[in-house]
Amino acid sequence: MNLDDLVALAKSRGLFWPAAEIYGGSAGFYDYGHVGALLKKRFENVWTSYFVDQGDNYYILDAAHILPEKPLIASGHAALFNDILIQCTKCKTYFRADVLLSELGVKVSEGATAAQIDELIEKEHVKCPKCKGAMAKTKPFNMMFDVYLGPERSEKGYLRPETAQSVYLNFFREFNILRKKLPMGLALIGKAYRNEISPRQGLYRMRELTQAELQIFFDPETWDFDLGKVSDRKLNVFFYEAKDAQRITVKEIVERHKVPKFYAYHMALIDIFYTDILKIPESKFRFFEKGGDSKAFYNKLHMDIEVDVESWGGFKEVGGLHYRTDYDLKSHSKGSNQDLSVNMNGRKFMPNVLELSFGVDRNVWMLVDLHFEKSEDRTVLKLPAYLAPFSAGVFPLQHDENIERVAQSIHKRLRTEFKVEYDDAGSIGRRYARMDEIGTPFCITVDFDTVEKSSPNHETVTVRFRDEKKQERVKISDLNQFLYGHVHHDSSKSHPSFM
RNA sequence: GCGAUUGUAGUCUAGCCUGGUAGGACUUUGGCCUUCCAAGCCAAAAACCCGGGUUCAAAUCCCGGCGAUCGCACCA
Repeated sequence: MNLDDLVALAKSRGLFWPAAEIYGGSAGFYDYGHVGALLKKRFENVWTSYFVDQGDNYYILDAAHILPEKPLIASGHAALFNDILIQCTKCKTYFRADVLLSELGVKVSEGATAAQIDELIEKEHVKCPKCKGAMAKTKPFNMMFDVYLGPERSEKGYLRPETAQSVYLNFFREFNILRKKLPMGLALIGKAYRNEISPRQGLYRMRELTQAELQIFFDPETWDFDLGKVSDRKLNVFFYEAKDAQRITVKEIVERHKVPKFYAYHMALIDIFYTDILKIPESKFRFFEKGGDSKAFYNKLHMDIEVDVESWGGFKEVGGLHYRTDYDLKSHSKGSNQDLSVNMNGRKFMPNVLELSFGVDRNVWMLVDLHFEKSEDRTVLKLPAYLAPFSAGVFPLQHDENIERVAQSIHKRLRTEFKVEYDDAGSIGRRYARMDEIGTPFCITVDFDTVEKSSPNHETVTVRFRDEKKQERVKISDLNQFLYGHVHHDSSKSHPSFM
């Protein structure tokens, strides 16, 4: 689906639009409407039931959005989210000072301060590479939003730049509460904040975003996997330094590319989530390995999860699988002076972390883009039933006292268990079309047969299927069961641990 | 943040160059009709991103801001 169509659909059908829109909006901030909020919630629920609920010793946490300065100094964010920028006085272009210097062959030490860099700029007579103009003094730019706490606003804090840190900070207490078992999975769905220089492409690059992340803490010496049923599953992987993506089995990823089994297993796990549960076509899903400068320094192995999204112009990152080793717990041990290592199996060691990270907003956008189908006569959002914002529409076929009364009572009964919408405005076709556009999988219509005692179809309704437009007659008393059967999502059916 | 393009009812858009009553389509609302897929008829509601300037007069021209798209830069 193209960008303009997606933006128009999102605005007109209640999905999402710029925050503070009536004041002209603010770049990088979006609000979800009543349909979008439901879709987002559905994604989060399906994600949780698959990645968290199917794991042994895996749980969800929730945590503060504002963190004091110290943990973010320890994690490296205060220094490393901090670019030293330099601006040309003439053409006003910004450059990263360290990059500019190293391109000129000038060595810059890792933790160089702004003052040291200013000195180097002056010493080397650095001019703007674009217009040869003079360079201004450097200034630090930090991606994190700082906040000041207390009545004097004297204590510095930050809005968390990623949810991962919230989990690492709670590792030790949870490890003890959960009776010291590894692996232990701690997941968190929540907001993260980054002062992006240039927010772009709708929900792709935002200044306030929702992440769904699972941090798995494990013993690197004992965490092993029998690849079992996923061993022969083929995945699309674009390896670092490869020329193109290839289709390769999980077994081959382990054997030929020296990827640890636990990592390859989780690649398969994620692949199943996207292809089997979110119903993303195989050809539009791949892993993209990061290496060299594009890989975060703390990651031993880093693959982006990418989906081919037309409105974003190709394959784009919607998540990542990161082997972060013991970097995070080590950093917080040092920063907090608390030993976060564990003592198990007669060994004392720092647990390692495998992080499964997903951008919720990006995934919501991606789902709309990929499941949208526009043909000459209609527009349909072909979301799987368990992801659809509304599960059913309930309509009286026509304005008729008896029909409307029955339809209303059906709606009233279903809404305690399902998200259903009552609609009696306009022709029946128009109401079906409205439901198609927001992906509602079923439309329940009360007609004259329903209320006609002499009809063989008395006390039945028609249920229309969104994709095929076919209809079935269902007894009113069977509706709850019918809907439950179609709309309820059982993630164990897809999960490799049940194969 | 830089550059180019750009901003008109809920949505898509005409009008802007060449200043003078803001037009259409879809949607929405009410009514008529209609026994299942955006039908038809009647009626209604609804807009020039914000601020300033030029002018007798600004949606239109100029300046600033904000937002968006694309490119560059950025994205530990």
